[in-house]
Amino acid sequence: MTIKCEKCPLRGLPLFLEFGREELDYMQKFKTGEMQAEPGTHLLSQGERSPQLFTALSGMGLKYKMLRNGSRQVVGFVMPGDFLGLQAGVMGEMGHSVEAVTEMTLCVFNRAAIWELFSAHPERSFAIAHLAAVEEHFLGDALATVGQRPAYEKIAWAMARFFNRAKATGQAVKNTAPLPFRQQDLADGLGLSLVHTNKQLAVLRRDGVLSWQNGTLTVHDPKALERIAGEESEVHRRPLI
Amino acid sequence: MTIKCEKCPLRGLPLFLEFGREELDYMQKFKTGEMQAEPGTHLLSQGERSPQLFTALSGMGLKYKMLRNGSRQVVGFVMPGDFLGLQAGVMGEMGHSVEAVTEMTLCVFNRAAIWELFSAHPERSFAIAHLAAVEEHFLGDALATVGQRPAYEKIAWAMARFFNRAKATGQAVKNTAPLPFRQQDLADGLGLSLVHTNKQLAVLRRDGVLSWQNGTLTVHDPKALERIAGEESEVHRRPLI
DNA sequence: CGGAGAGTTGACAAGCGTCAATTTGTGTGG
DNA sequence: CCACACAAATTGACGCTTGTCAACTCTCCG
Repeated sequence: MTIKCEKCPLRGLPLFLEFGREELDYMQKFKTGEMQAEPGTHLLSQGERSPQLFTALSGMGLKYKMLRNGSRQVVGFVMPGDFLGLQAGVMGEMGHSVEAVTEMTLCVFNRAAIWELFSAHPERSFAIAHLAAVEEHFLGDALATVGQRPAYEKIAWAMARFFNRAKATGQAVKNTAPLPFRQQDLADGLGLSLVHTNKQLAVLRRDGVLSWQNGTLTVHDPKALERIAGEESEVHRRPLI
Repeated sequence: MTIKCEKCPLRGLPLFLEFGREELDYMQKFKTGEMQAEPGTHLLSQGERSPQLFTALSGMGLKYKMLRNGSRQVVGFVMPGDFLGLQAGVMGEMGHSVEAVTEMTLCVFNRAAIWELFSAHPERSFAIAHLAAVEEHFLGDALATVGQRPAYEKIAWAMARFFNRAKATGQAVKNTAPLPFRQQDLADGLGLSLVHTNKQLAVLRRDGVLSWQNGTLTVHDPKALERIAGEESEVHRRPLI
């Protein structure tokens, strides 16, 4: 029961760049299937060559690196529309692992086909480069936040990102959005300890900015959040693979 | 007096992937000129659309982002062979600035030509995606280092990177390599204060691991450096644009 | 000779990490 | 239905890594 790309629920969202009819047909061929992943499923593994690439259709996940000393750096939070496995696709080896946090639905592509895509469809290969650039842009922002800002602002930044992205993918309801991660995941993404993350979240709650309970983020004061986060609410449009 | 790509001094280095005759001819067309930049020259600016893309041929530079609070995050150290402006080329806007630190020689490409490159030469467009993935990989490592490791190891990590890259580009002489940056630049790249960076450098010196004076890095104990940095000395091969 | 930039060092403060105990929620088995 | 185990969130106490402030040195350059 795989969804046809034509009926892809993501395609119409303003977050994503347009998709021509011809490209649509091509992507349909490129797609080899669909996959359902349970929470905790390892989709891609750091240091390994994966035969499969994915696009997240629904659900959320985590990208992370394990360090020699046992600590973990979360390098990204997977949300619908994200393309997974680019590094394996072009470099042959993933720099990080990807794991499902909720149940996920994924488009599956064949790694071998990516080369064919480059030779056959320049517009699509440009889209892949575009996505890589978007990722580089994000990681630069993340590095700047982790490297230069205090914990209170780091958390606000991450929350603003979550909320804006959720709005862009239609997951937000009024001022709330699903956020199924653990505080530990956020802490590992921001270079903070779990305890300190928890305490700063409490401050944001006390300040009436936001609350995050039972997997749901609620933004009580969007203006304040934007100001603390230093983050514009506009999300850059990106291609969908 | 622009150098012909055929005689590019970088092309033969083992760091870079092979370059076919046909590709060589194509790149020669793609290249619109050469540029000499003095120390301090701004090559690309955060938030701006640049009409030109570069490949660094010689010299070194800095990639950085400025934050609202006035602090600066260095997101990369430019060394020979690096391709600059990918974000402007495919996203239309740079996420960071690039500035020359020493005198630099750069290959200059036309931004408009990049689209033509994608349609005309799949192998080269794949190389661009490859470079983007290499950059993503690096930023992931940097984020993990900045987020999870103590200052002593951060500095060792950065120094190991510098030294390995210098060896790969033939800039290293025995156990020394040119390193023309300021301590402030390193500090801004690792999320540390200048003072603390200086003190930890002194510890590395006292421990007999390395010294860094007058723009020259000397590695006295490569084994120890590799162990502290947690960094393999092998550098991934990459395309040259 | 004076000033600016870079590096160095010490004293002190603070943001954040670690340890530990408690609470809450959820699922499992008796 | 309760007892129990387990994961996650929460809170307080304490300490250490790191930041800030400040003074001094050295070099380069006008």
